[in-house]
Amino acid sequence: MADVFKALSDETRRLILDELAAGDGKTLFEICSLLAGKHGVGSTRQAISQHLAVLESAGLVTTERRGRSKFHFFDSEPLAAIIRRWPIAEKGMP
Amino acid sequence: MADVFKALSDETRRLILDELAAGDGKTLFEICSLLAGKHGVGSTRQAISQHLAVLESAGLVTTERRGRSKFHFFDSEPLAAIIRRWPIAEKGMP
DNA sequence: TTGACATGCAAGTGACGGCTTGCATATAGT
DNA sequence: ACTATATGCAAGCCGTCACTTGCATGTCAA
Repeated sequence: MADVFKALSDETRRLILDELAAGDGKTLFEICSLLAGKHGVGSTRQAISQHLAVLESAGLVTTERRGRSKFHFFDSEPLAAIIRRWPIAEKGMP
Repeated sequence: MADVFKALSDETRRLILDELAAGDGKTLFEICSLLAGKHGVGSTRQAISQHLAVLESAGLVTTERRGRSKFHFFDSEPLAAIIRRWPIAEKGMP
């Protein structure tokens, strides 16, 4: 569980999760392009690769190799574990 | 939103949240005792105080002064913001 | 007021994290 | 085989973070 929060404590990694949640099966280069274009992230490809590795070892991202490409998928199960640990108070609706 | 994950990326702070979620309105010394007793946390009082400050500035903990004591309360709203950002997949039940 | 209790502030240290740089590996196409 | 494509590995730099130490502030009771 520690890995999940460590992974999510970085803004770039949260943006990556946003992109994967908006449409799975993206490759490393696609993510680099999306981050640079839509969010102005200027990191290099290696930096993004390391971010993806962190997300994967936290269980937030699963991967699948096809040929020379590696596709990344968002997995929400670790987030479900969070809301299982601490109760979420109901929003009062008057 | 960044502050929330930064705050939760530390194990001691997560344990503090556990204690507050299990029963609100605890004081600094109470939390120190609980962490030392139940979880074997050997940090000093000042360390715990700094942790509480981080949790408070992240919105996960609210405080209320009464006399010379300061009581801490768990607030789950930032966690609700997390599950609003990323969709949680339904558990498959065949 | 004096003393004991509960918390706050600030500087210094050691370690971890994110980023870059450079090279290496593997696959697809011609 | 050769080249371009797509990713992987490793070392190094620099900033941030958690923790400690020491002193200061504020509050209640006698």
